[in-house]
Amino acid sequence: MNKLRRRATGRITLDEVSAAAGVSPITASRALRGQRSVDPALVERVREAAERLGYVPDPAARALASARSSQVVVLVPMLSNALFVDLLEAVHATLLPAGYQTLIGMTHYDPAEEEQLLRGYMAHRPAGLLLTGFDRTEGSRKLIEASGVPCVHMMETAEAPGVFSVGFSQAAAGYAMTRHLVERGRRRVMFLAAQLDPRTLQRLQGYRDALRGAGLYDEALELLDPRRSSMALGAALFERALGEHGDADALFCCNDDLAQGALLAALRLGVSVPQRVAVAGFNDLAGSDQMLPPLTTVHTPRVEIGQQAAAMLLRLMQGQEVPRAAVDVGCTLVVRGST
Amino acid sequence: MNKLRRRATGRITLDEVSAAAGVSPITASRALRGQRSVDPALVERVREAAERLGYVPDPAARALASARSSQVVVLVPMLSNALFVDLLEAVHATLLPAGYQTLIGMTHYDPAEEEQLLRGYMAHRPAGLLLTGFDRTEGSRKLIEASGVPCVHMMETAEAPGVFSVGFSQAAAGYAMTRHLVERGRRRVMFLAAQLDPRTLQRLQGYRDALRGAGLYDEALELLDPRRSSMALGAALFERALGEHGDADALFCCNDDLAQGALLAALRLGVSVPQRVAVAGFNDLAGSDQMLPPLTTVHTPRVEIGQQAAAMLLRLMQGQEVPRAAVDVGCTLVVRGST
DNA sequence: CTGAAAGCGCTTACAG
DNA sequence: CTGAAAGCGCTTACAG
Repeated sequence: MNKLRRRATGRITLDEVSAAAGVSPITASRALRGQRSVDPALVERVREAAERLGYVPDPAARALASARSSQVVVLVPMLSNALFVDLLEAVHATLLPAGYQTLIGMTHYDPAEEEQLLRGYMAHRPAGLLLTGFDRTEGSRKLIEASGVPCVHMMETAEAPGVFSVGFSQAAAGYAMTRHLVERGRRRVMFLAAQLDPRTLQRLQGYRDALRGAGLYDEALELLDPRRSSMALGAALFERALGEHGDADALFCCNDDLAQGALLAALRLGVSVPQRVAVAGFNDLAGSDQMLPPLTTVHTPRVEIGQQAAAMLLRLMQGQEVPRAAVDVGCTLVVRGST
Repeated sequence: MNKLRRRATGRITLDEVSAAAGVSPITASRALRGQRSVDPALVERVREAAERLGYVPDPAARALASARSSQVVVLVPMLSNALFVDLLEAVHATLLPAGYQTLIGMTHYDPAEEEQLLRGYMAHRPAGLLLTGFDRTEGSRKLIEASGVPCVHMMETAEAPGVFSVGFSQAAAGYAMTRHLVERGRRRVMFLAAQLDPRTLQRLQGYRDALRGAGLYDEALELLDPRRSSMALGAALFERALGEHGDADALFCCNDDLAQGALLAALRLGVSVPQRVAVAGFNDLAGSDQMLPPLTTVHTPRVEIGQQAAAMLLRLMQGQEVPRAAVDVGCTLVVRGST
């Protein structure tokens, strides 16, 4: 009477649920996914049976049959920059309740490494892609396009057909901070940067535009160091900046950890901030409000970016329309005591 | 002549590889996995064919057929504590080259939340589990045991049959730091703690043992705050500590972010460290060496823990023996200027 | 050392 | 709105 073989694995299957509900497996499958038009009464019966039996769908079987998994690949440069930790947490918190898992990868700011990660992860038939910025190889671009997997870019925005993004203008933010310093009467504003990734260079562009507009630009005031950003490097750059440019009256650091290191170096060397020199940061990371003096910085809305990018991807993965393909969430100048 | 149907998906399959190599799919499968005894000449032929065709195994099909995926579930309390970021990066870097992906989850220090995550992730048939500490629900324990999935615990160690762990003694570390303070002549040593998770409480135990041993223990000197650890909280606890205990001459903070906040508060309030009061931290996080004065702390080897735990899990997943089930990697007292 | 058969648990068209 | 059939791409015993 019962055509159900007990599976060797002991796992409760869709077959058992559908039998318990007195429908076919296909109907049970559709009912459980809330998909297509299924008689509401049957949906209820199937739901009840699944609940009662403790049925949990098998992601592997689902992925194999549908050629799409429930996993979203999220690629960020690195986790040692707290910015990306916040971004990742927000993405994760948005995706998990919707039934998607997060497969994270770290590119170390290297497009070739990103392509390699992408190539490996694509075999998993991800349901979606969340990438940082737009700096990637031609190979990555083709891989993504050929796969047809929905993709949303984070941190920067771009207006282009078929390109989805959530971020803000790094250049505008760099411009705004520089203007703030100029408006406070600073005339020799230095730019201290590390890593020199694309977004840092965009901020630099904003800095240049602002200083040029004010007739204060001087290439010598740019201190660009390709090494990884850290408080220790910030301290070193601070010393070098004041050593090489005794007349510098403001230091715009491309990331808060550099700025925090600079502030501590100032304390150590007895250089008064902001009297002798103003110090500004970027991102508003943990601890910046605790510094002495508290750090003026740009608060970047990474939590909102993570949430909105994930929400946008969710819509794309479900085949829904997205109201705006490029969402600029803006950012905020936070003026504290250091400028 | 060619019995190969072209798959609708266009994906290169094992069937095509085996046909190209002139062997059966099973042999091709075994050859590619480097498993069982297969004629070396055949292995070579299969490898070559796979390479030439650009074959990439399908993880979903593999998981479905073998009832085990190539994913490792890693559960940590939260990423806003930089400690766990380092741990996670090390785990990830060890697992990825070995062909395993990382599925991360954040428990927020809540065993019930951990159980829920575990329940959800178990449906993915993970190949292995990497968990933080030993504080979990009975339900989680049963779930893990019933699944038969290899599991390694990180951060703490425990000697028990069938239990695998890589970590260090939090109590011993707490004891060592407290002894250091006592040996420097401190008599009123306070313990400032946040979060109050199990490992923090173990450090507290070490602190108590050391002070009791020296005849200096006073319950009133423990400032325990269940809120999340942060620099801002450290600053607040610093003020409260000195306000309530004017005679305190040392503050042992359970995490570096608290200690960094305390150090900055001291600067702000004009309290000289270490003359008036010594300040010690725990974990040796980024920036602690940049503080003013540089922070004395315990360097916890989270990178080694992540690497070794992942390496141990790799052995377990491959059915190999593990030399030692409980590995204590120790930790190091780092004496800087603050004590 | 190698292979034919069966199965893992689900979903996709295709019918009705 | 519902279902029978076929298939997704691999691996597990079981033989030989």
